[in-house]
Amino acid sequence: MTSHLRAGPLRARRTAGGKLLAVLAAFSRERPTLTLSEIARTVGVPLSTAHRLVGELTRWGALERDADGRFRIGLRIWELGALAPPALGLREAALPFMGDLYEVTHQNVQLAVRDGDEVVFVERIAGRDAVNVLTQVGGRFALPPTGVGLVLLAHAPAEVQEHVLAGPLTAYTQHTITDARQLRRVLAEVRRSGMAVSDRQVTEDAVSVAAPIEVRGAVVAALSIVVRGSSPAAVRSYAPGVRAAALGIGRILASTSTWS
Amino acid sequence: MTSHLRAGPLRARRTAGGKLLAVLAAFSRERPTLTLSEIARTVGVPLSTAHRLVGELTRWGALERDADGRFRIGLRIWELGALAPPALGLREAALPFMGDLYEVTHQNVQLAVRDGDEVVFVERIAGRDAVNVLTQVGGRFALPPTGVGLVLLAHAPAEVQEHVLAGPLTAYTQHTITDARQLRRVLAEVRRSGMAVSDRQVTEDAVSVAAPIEVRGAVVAALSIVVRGSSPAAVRSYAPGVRAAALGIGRILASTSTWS
DNA sequence: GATCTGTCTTCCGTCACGTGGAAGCGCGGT
DNA sequence: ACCGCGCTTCCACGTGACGGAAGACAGATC
Repeated sequence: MTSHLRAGPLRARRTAGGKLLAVLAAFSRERPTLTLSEIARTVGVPLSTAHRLVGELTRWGALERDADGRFRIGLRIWELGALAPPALGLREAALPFMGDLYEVTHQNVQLAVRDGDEVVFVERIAGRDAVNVLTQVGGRFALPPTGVGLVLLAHAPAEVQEHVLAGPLTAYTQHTITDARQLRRVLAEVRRSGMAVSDRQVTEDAVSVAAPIEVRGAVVAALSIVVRGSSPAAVRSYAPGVRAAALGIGRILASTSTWS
Repeated sequence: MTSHLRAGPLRARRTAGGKLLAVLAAFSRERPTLTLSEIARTVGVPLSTAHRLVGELTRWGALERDADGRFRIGLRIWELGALAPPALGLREAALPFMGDLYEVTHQNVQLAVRDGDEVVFVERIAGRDAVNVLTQVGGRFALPPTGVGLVLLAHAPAEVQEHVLAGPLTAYTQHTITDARQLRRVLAEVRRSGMAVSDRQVTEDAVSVAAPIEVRGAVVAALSIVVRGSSPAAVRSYAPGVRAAALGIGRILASTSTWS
């Protein structure tokens, strides 16, 4: 096979050709709606060009225009997204288990996959009140400090692990592990025990337990429970539940459709 | 404003320009993964062209290539989709309420929006067992026979209603309403009562109650409970719960971010 | 009312860049 | 050895994307 088309584990590349894609890339979690001028400025093309590009995308359904004349990502893209690996199978398989976990614990339940050297949050169940701005569905975060990230990193290809361990490890709190040597030990422990605990590494008041979701030996995602303002010991008691759910999800995935 | 760029209520159009988009359009719920040749055939371009297009999309993250060499929609598209109206706000606001509804009823709970003359299912909560193939997240269906569709159609712009009423009304079961005059009466009743009941109109064993989700007077989505193999009367008892949840969701939407 | 500043829209001549034919590679079947 | 199939790379050609320019429109400021 040995293809140039493989999306390498280490993301990002030159903008290449299609300006259509550049227009789509202008939208982000921070700026989910844009005006035509904003798009033109962000992409770096003249207004007339942006106008044509946006027109094409809008006709196709990739973008929508709301009443104020602002553009946003359209339904068509959302529908396509429903065909991507996170949504197709993984989400469907995981939701019931996540629901059960939530019913029992009434804590945040998270489902995430790895993309390059980042976690991407695929699903989250939380109470009506628990407004957790840090992790949003579709959001990204660095791998090392999060519970799911530790699990995903521990089972990532060696080349990814080395890249993360080599790069600077950002400290989000006092407790964030920033020493590569120590992180390496933690990852080994995660592999050994089959679970990870992130103790206030992301924010001062959040502790999480995470377990890998495996299908035929390969870790494809991670599941976690996040508790705010609790002791690591108490949180650790959730571990068996999380692991059981992760196991169940893996079993469903393996039995259903194709999962690389 | 009066723009050509407005995505009209009545979907579909000429394929226009960008072949990149045509490649993305080749993926569907029925065929979520494709080989390069399949893409070339579907789009109707020579293999070399498809190769370049797919390469561009893959580099960007819009497509991914799995171990077998087959292509699928990539994480990047899924992330963008998380910025679309269904996911951004609506989903977040609705999930807790849907979870509550499910906890109480243990029946299928559905969230849907309208796109042109079709329903698009945005979210669904179902038990681990209830495998309902007919409605999948990201899936589409005709408006008239479904509960959510009746609600959305009843509150759609007159031009959409006329278009649907004029077009042929497909009969999915013996009970599907296919008479325009009768459908018109039902829609009026839906508007009056603030809820819709679809009695075995989609399949012989499914009945659903649906309620509109309104924000500042505009119906932006619909919520429903679907019950299999039950009498309409029994199902109707769920109506207050559904309506209360829909009301709650609308309130959240109105209070939070911008909702056209 | 005049002017300015910002937004969006349309038009059209030029030339980069996407296009697709052709050739080559690797594999599995006969 | 031969063929068929799917994939990859290369490159000369000609089309369709690009963006400058001009103008419509709305809101603010004087």
